[in-house]
Amino acid sequence: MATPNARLGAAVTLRDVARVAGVHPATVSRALNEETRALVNEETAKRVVNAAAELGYRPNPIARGLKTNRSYTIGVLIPDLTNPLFPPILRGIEDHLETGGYTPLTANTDNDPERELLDSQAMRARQVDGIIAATARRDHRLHDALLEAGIELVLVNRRQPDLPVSSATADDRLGMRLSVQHLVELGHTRIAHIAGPLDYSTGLDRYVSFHETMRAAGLEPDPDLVVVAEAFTEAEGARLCRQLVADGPRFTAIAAANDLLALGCYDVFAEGEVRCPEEISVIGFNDMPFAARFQPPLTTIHIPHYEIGKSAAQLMLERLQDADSAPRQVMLRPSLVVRGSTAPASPGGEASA
Amino acid sequence: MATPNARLGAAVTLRDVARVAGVHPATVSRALNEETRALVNEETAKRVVNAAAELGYRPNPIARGLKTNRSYTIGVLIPDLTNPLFPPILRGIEDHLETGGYTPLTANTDNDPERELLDSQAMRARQVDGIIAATARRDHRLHDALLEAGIELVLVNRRQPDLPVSSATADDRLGMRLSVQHLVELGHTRIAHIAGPLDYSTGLDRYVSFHETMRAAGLEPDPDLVVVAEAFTEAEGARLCRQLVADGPRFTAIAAANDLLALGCYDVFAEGEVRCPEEISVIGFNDMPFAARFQPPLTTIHIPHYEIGKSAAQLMLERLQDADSAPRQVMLRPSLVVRGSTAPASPGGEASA
DNA sequence: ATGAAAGCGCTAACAG
DNA sequence: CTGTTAGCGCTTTCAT
Repeated sequence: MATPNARLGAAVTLRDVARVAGVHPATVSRALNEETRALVNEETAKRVVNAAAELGYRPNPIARGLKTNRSYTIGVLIPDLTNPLFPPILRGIEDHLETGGYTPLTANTDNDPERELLDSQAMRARQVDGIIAATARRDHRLHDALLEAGIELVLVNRRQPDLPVSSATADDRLGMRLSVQHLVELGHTRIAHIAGPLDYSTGLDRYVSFHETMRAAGLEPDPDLVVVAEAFTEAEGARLCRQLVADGPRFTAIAAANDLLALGCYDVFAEGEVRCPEEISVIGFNDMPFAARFQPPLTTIHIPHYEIGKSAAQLMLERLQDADSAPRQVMLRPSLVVRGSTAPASPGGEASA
Repeated sequence: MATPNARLGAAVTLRDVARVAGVHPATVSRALNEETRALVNEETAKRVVNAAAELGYRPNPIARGLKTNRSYTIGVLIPDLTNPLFPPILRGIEDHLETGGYTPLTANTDNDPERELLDSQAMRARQVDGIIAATARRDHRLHDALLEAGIELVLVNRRQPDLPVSSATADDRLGMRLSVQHLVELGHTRIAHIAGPLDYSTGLDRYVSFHETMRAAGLEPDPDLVVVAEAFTEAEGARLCRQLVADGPRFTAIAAANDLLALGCYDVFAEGEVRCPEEISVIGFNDMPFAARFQPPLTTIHIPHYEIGKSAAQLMLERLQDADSAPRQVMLRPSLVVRGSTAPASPGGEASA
């Protein structure tokens, strides 16, 4: 009854600690805060720390945030958690953010730019100190809005070379180079490309690199063999592969801009009784979980997603510590993983109309 | 310069809206808040709403939380985002929480009880109104700690029948019944079970149901054919399957407690050149993404994970609206999905030592 | 080195 | 129905 603070329910506040330590609340604040500890007598500080420990005081970040406009929270905008691409990125972000005392606050935008803006505003209202976005199309609205609000932005898995913003991605051009070179080494010359949406840096970079690499190998890309998906989905992969097989000229291999697109091809092969890789080779991109379990096991480009997430968090931490630091664009190395969906080109085994 | 509110940087506050609408801030608060809207003149309310829209006002949940002691944030504790089980659950939680104006704050615990407690404390410091946990082993510590702090707890994908706590799970017993019955209908009589860890309700319920269903079918489970995994992983599945194949008596089918365990079996079959499903049938549990793409396509029990997440969020919302509401244990219906990893028992095709 | 006072943006009595 | 006042828990001038 006389105890200064009931242990049940009501949280211990700064004032409770002050009362017990016999000092003013402001002093407690100073004593408990790393950066202001120096301002207070060592003796007093010790007394305060003890009192705090004794009472089990936990600072209320909400109240602190209201005052300081910092929340030690980083918003993370991703299109869809359910896309196997993102969980490892997210874990990389979370694990590394933690080392800096930050907590991620995640939202799924389903790639809807409106929702992206809305979510970023909600995050802004929650006083996030920065936003890591995996969603940015080549669209500057988010960047502009955040810049205006003074919120740090780091891109993950997307680049925006025309903007002064940090990003952590794979080296997508190198990745597609690896992909095409693998096919070329297998003897393929008529190679199709199912590109991702070109308003994503991933889609565009891989598309550009496909063309560059083909030409470098002395192979002129056939425009009829290059099709562009509207989304990185199995359905789009199937739609475009069907089109390729139906009305396209002959080809013996497909370089898909990601694994889901490649999986869509599998469906079309099953329908048309095309044997993969005997008749048509397919290579994906990303090395999604369980890609080795597919039928056939998917040859693809491995991307270090966890490390990409980690790098993004690191870039964010850098910016937060020094807002004047120049934005950096980190690119991680992809690698080729050969499995069962690619094979040497067999002269006879081509798909036709 | 003379504009009431600079468009740059500084967020729009209640006061700004009040100024534009020509009313008192408190009136704005009332007009904008669902529950108090009735207290204000319809005309005025409309004016306020317009002003708010015009200025792009977004309430600051931090400030509100400080006043109301509610953060409109729900902590979500999961073992590992990277396990394909959890993303759909999380999306279900997030999507439904949103309808109530709540935001999830997620942390991965890697199934470490220490970390689970730590994370829950950090969440408590952030004033979460409740915690949805997918991690609870049959361990009461988390529950007790939260109870003491007055934080609501809802379990997802785990039950704790001995505790008065709400939970959203699949009906695991029914699921395993479906699994075993499928095998029995296919003519299998020597059926092995790779159980999950028995200190998880999912592991235990499926284990119990395996035995019940076998007996109900007039088949006495052979103890040598029932093995218990230490984790729901491919590696454990492989380890136990190897053991089963090596030293066990003959059997023609395996009911695995989840898909990852079943996938581990695939590896052993590949090593030993056992044909699946011709020689041994395998059935999984969960219907993880892309299960249909595996080689062979995995017969399994479909679990509505998204809906489970949604239900968990709903239960949380219920508790938050009425703390006296009795805890409920929601169970969602699983269903059998027959694909290519199960086939009729062929008398000759048994595995042996 | 510490106390006093103000205020972050919002909501909840209490008046009127 | 609406304005006034106070205060959530904390940090941060400004005095002393």
